[in-house]
Amino acid sequence: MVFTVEGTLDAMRLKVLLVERAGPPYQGSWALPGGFVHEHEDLGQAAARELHEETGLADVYIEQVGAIGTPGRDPRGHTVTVVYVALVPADRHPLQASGDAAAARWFEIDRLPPLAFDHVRLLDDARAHLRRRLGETPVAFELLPGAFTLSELQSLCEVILGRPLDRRNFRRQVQDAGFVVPTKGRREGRHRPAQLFRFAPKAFERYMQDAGELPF
Amino acid sequence: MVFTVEGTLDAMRLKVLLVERAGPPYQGSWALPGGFVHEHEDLGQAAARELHEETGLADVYIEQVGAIGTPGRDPRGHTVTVVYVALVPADRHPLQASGDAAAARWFEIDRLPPLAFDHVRLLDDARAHLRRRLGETPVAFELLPGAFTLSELQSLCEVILGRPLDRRNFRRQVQDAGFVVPTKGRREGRHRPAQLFRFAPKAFERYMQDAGELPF
DNA sequence: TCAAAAGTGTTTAGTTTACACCCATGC
DNA sequence: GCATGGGTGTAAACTAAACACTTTTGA
Repeated sequence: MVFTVEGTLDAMRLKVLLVERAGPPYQGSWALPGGFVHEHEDLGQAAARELHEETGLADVYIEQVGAIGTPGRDPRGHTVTVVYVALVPADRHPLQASGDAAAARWFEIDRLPPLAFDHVRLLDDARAHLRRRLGETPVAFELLPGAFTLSELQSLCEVILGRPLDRRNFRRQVQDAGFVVPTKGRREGRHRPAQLFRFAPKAFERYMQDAGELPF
Repeated sequence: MVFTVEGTLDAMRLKVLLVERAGPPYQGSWALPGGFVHEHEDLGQAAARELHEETGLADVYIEQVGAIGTPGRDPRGHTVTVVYVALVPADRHPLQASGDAAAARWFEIDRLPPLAFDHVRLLDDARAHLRRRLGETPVAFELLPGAFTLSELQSLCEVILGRPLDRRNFRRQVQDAGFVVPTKGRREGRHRPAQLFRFAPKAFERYMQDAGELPF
């Protein structure tokens, strides 16, 4: 299951990638991309491969959510699904449907078509996972482009957490934490330009060592 | 993978259940109990069934940790393992080896024999999972008997977290939280008797609603 | 000059931490 | 009466929350 974000600031929306199923079951329905693990293939590799085959996306961050094997969830027989989330940066998500997929499209997470199988449930699980992980791992920076403004980071956190954050407190905490560093660039728009930052993974490790959790 | 605790107070130790493998591969080695999912069986049910078959334990709390499918981890071929942890209360853990297991025994988590397959790694993952979950779900109360003293609860938390907690702060926080309620009983020993408490699941739900996480 | 977002500190309330002594029981 | 763990409160440090105005740019 692939997430990305789009839009800037208060208009930022979390999006999920769906594919239109080319064959039965649920032919023509929208579904989460996925497929079967090959012999002698690691689970994470399989997730990445299926994603690439169905959508053209490569080289993305993936993380396991969990496994589900409730009988009856797939009309083809008893299957076990291992759910992964992949996060792709806001600035590049070219899509190219192929393989089992007739089409691939980003959907806003709050405006979804009916989904095949039990994919609504998987999606709910994944969102909850993402919300928990936001404070424990640098997932936010996997969704942002390499350079981002603090407003963008904040807006992203708000979308994932589903609640507003105080701007001044957020900026202070994030900057004090030291794992975002200012770059030379600025984001221009039809308003005052904003300082661009990048994520510093090494400083992040150090911070997590003794802080334990992220400030948001 | 089944955990329990044994001993009281500062002597409290976390224990894990291992089975001695009755057949190849790794015949005679100690391993985590487990087996294969049956057709039309839910993953959680399968974990509970295997546990019951191999050790006689029934009706325990289980929770999924995750799935692992690295090629080469099982000499019999490419398998995917879905790891579950089960927690059994300190006061009753009768064991009876059978099925694939020649013997079943509790081991202190810091004094383990060599393990079959990649089970050392699975165990590490499960401990980390437990540590994270301690603050999010009432796992602690699945490990304690129905009635417990605050010192026992504290000692358990310390074992899982791997660090000491301040007694007075711990007691205040837990009692203020309101999801442990005193019972009539007292735990007697060769010292001052301690008040027994029980866990109040309903109050726990209410507490989590607006607190978000446990005080420890 | 207006709209839109960027940027900036301080005060207050709440939470977390550190800490030491008396109590009840069994032996 | 002594050893063992049970039980209790307060002050200080820190962290989190609330809050409003000025700045810079493009249109």
